Amino acid sequence: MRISEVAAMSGLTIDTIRFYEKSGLCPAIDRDAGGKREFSSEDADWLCLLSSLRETGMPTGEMRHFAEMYQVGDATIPERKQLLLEHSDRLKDRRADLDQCEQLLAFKLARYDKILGGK
Amino acid sequence: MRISEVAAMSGLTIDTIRFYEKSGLCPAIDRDAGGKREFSSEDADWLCLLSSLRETGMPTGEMRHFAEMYQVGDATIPERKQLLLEHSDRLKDRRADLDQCEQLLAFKLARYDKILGGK
DNA sequence: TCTTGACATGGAGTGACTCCAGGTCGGTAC
DNA sequence: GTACCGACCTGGAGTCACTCCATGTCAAGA
Repeated sequence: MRISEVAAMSGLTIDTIRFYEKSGLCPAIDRDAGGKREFSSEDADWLCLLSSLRETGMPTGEMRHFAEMYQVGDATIPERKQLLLEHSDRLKDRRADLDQCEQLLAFKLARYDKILGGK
Repeated sequence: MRISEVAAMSGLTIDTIRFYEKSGLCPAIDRDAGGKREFSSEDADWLCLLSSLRETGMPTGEMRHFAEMYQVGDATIPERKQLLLEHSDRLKDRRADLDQCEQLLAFKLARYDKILGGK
């Protein structure tokens, strides 16, 4: 796969994908004879996962750590599992933030409607 | 209220509060005789709202716009309402991102458990 | 009076992109 | 065969939203 295809399916921009490779957040991507990146479907899956993780607030340091453990092999699975479980907790926190913001917005909007309705 | 109290109740850091004031994301804060910021409860509420909005992904440009409209007065309420409604949509998107990530994590974790259990 | 702690300022540094200038390569159009 | 095009490449500068730091002020307690 070409970089533009992976960008389309992962939701990352082409620049972000190159940035992720350069900073070791994903395994190095193979190149074709002309020097262009040639993504395996495994690479593409990896970038989709990264996209989802960053969208939900995982710092890049953690993503890099995850990529490094992946390179090492199955021996790191317990550690990788731990990292994903911790991210799971982060999702809970984010959900709570969303809930709180939603309440606040509902309150504000109700006040606005009251002011507007009273006109 | 002092800046440290507002930081504690809003969840923003002291630095972030100063940064928000400097960049016009909140109305200018009154100072006491010694030049220290003296926050009204209205200021504190405002910063709590900002904290919640930024936590859920509102860009600072939008927050600034919101603050400017607030300064103008009640005439801007329809526009402010619109802005909050748009942020509400953003919350929906974020929730969808969380759901998707949760599914992905569940899938990954199940695979890890399978590998670990099969040992 | 001396020290401590909370505050102030301006400016440099950081994380995570994002954009740009300038260059290569493979394919179609003339 | 060469002119052009679009998609790719690289290195490096720019941006956004903080975050940290050096330095300084000031009120209050020992």
